[in-house]
Amino acid sequence: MRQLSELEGAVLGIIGLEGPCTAYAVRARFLASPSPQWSGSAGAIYPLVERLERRGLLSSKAQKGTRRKGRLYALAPAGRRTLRAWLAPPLPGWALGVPPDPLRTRLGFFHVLSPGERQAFVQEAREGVSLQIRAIREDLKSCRDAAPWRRLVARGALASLKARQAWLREVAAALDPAAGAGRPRRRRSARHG
Amino acid sequence: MRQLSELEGAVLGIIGLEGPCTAYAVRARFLASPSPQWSGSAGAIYPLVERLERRGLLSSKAQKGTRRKGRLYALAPAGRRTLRAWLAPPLPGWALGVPPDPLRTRLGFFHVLSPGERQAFVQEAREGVSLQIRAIREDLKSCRDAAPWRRLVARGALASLKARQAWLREVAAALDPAAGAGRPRRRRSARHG
DNA sequence: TCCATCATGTAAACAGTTACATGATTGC
DNA sequence: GCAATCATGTAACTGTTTACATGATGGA
Repeated sequence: MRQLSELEGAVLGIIGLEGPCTAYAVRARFLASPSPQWSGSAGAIYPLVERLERRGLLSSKAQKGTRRKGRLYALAPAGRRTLRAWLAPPLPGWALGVPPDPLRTRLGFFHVLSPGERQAFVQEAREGVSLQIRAIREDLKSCRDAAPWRRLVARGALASLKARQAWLREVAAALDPAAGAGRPRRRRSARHG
Repeated sequence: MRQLSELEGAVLGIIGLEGPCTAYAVRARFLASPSPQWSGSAGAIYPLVERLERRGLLSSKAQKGTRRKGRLYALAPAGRRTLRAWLAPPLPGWALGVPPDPLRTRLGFFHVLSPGERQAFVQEAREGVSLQIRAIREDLKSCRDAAPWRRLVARGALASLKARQAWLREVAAALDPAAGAGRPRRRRSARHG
């Protein structure tokens, strides 16, 4: 009984949520997710559900009313047990650790950039994060009456983005103490344009 | 000229920071990092630096004053250029997206847990995150006079953990409106112990 | 009927983990 | 000189991406 990977756990969870569904439907969920963590590539999902079925965690039956060959997968009893074990305490220690952040990673190597490039980096990051925040806010509006956790998940995403935004403001201030306090500025060349 | 992966970029960056150093020294950095993103496994690092050297991004020379066979790697000119291209704007879009969070992922599937398990999950998560926060605070103290970005990197990690903490408080409140407002409680059974 | 796109995969290449192996160095 | 651990890998396995292939379906 090996430990599930994040992707395996998420697939079991989605099938548990959606009821019997095809691998394609699972994929569609990942593709629709705003998180870049989930690529939803076919080469990942199709072999994965087959694996889970061979392990006895999923059961499947043919779709009817269509000539498509894809099958409908559902949680087998062992699958439900495994899913519960995957997400209930005790939590794996690494899940509580510092979440990865490619911007933070890059900041550690700022010494190779020129001051101008550094400013451009932070500028672009702040604008991009603001866009993301707006997208998640839309998402939040759209799930006003969705499942109870759906909303909290979206609020978690929002919270992490806002923390990043505040941190980037701090970085900007450190790069240029005189100017970093406000909203992200347009680039200098555009200031009088 | 393929795009660098996160790990490749980070390795180039570290070698740029440390000056000529062995693969082992690079590994040691990853192993010392508080982020679980960087496993620093030997099987990842050694082949990686060889690959980077074959691509002309690293140069190497033998160590002297020792009989060890590991070599000292340094950034080749092409490596420095590639590193700059990797971290300077334009940033890859996914780097600005919602950072992955295994707790958030799991919350999406809370429907399979009992109310008690949900509370235990959140309780344990809050305690674990608090511990992590304390560890990062220590880290911050220890880099009072380190490189200028080192401190901002640590503050970024701290910011993301604190955002998670606040979000978990919100989740706790949603699970149990009467009790979620304060600091994480001890488990019920221990309240009078 | 034909085209777009939906749905379902597969194969090759690659990266990363785990587990093992082994020589070098240091401390006692 | 011996043990511990530092340093340097390697091999097998597994999972994921990329890129391709192809049949089904629905709309013009």
